[in-house]
Amino acid sequence: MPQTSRTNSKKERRQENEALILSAAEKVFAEAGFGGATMQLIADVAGLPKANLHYYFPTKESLYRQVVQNIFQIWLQAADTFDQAEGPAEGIGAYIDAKMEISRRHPAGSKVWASEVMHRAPVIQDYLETTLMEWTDGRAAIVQRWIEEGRMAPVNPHHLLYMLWATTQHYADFGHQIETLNGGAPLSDAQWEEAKKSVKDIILRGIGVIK
Amino acid sequence: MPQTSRTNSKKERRQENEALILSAAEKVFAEAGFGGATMQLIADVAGLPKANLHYYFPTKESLYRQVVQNIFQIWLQAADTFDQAEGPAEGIGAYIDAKMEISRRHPAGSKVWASEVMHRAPVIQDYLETTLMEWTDGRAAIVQRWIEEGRMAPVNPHHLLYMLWATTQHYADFGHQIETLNGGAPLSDAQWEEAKKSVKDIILRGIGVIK
DNA sequence: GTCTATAACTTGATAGAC
DNA sequence: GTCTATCAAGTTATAGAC
Repeated sequence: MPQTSRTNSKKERRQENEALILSAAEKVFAEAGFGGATMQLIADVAGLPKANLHYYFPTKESLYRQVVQNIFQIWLQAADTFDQAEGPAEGIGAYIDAKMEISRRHPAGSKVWASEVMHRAPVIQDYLETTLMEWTDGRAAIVQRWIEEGRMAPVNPHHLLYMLWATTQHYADFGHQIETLNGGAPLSDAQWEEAKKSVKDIILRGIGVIK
Repeated sequence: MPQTSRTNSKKERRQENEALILSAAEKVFAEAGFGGATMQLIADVAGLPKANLHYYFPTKESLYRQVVQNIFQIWLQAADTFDQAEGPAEGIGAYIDAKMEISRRHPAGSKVWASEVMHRAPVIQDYLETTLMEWTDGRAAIVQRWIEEGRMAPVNPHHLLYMLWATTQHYADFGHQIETLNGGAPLSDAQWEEAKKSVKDIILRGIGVIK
């Protein structure tokens, strides 16, 4: 069945090229912003002719939208650690670890998200209003329950979540500033561990689950 | 002396127009990013013909640079609260208050700075390496002294500073996200107070200066 | 100092050969 | 499916009248 075989081959080729383009686009959008990024530069980074980008993604905005959606999915998965925990020390501690790891492994994605939100979320406002809102309210309810059970200090759950996002994503979004203040060198393995430990220590002590 | 008088008048006019342009530019750069902002839009917001912008600021980049420098100065002034304090509870508490107030009053400036740093600080890298580095090391030394005097928990001073920046600036940079999660309404006066209190409670308890 | 008109350039997107 | 050549639109910046 040559046709089926060729179809599969085409699908694979398509997936490979799409992944290649998405990876290049994430990098370029992160470094230049949506307005500053050019399809030509994304094509160069991906190693493809510019016209091919338009073959896979009809417009610059459709490509950008896919990049933002991918990041959002990665963050949602980090929430699993939150849900499966038996208590605040384990749940929030693991969530910080997971978010810090994402900041280290996907700094470009975090920056694209930050840029999108800073510009009033022109492309993903619907996600903020639906998926993110539900996620946030759900996790705030878990925190509230822990508080009522006397397992952590009575803090405002929403502001705690904002602090978790702000602190962990700062290591991706402001990574260049941190790197500069670190003498121009990226954080080493040991320094990343120190960062994780510092964030967890202050926050977990701040919500009264460690002494 | 008509010439002197006219010169003063010109100076005043110049200062007024420059301030007008800078204010409009801050807003537009914050909402669209450097690449997405256009001189035409800045001119429209300022209520001036586009050519006048080029009369006061020769290039788009020179205008942008001035906007970023202004923000940096505002933040440096917030450091005074840090220095004049007698101990960590007062110093860090007042610093959080000051930074939160700036996030509320100058959200556009904070966003421009965030965007600049995220894009690897192409315009103000020299400030990061000199002024900001010196400021950071100086404040880290103060924190270190407080720790050695047993007045606060032994946390990494740099990571504490990063947390202070991240948490306070989050309310400006991600203000749109917070507003959306708040049901689409900006934080009220009471909610801003709640935010300040939440941040201070968790961090001050986290560094062991309140119970 | 101000403003209109335009030059010089870059960009996103597409047509059409292969 | 791929790629070269090119268009149409929009941008920064400036020339030159007032």
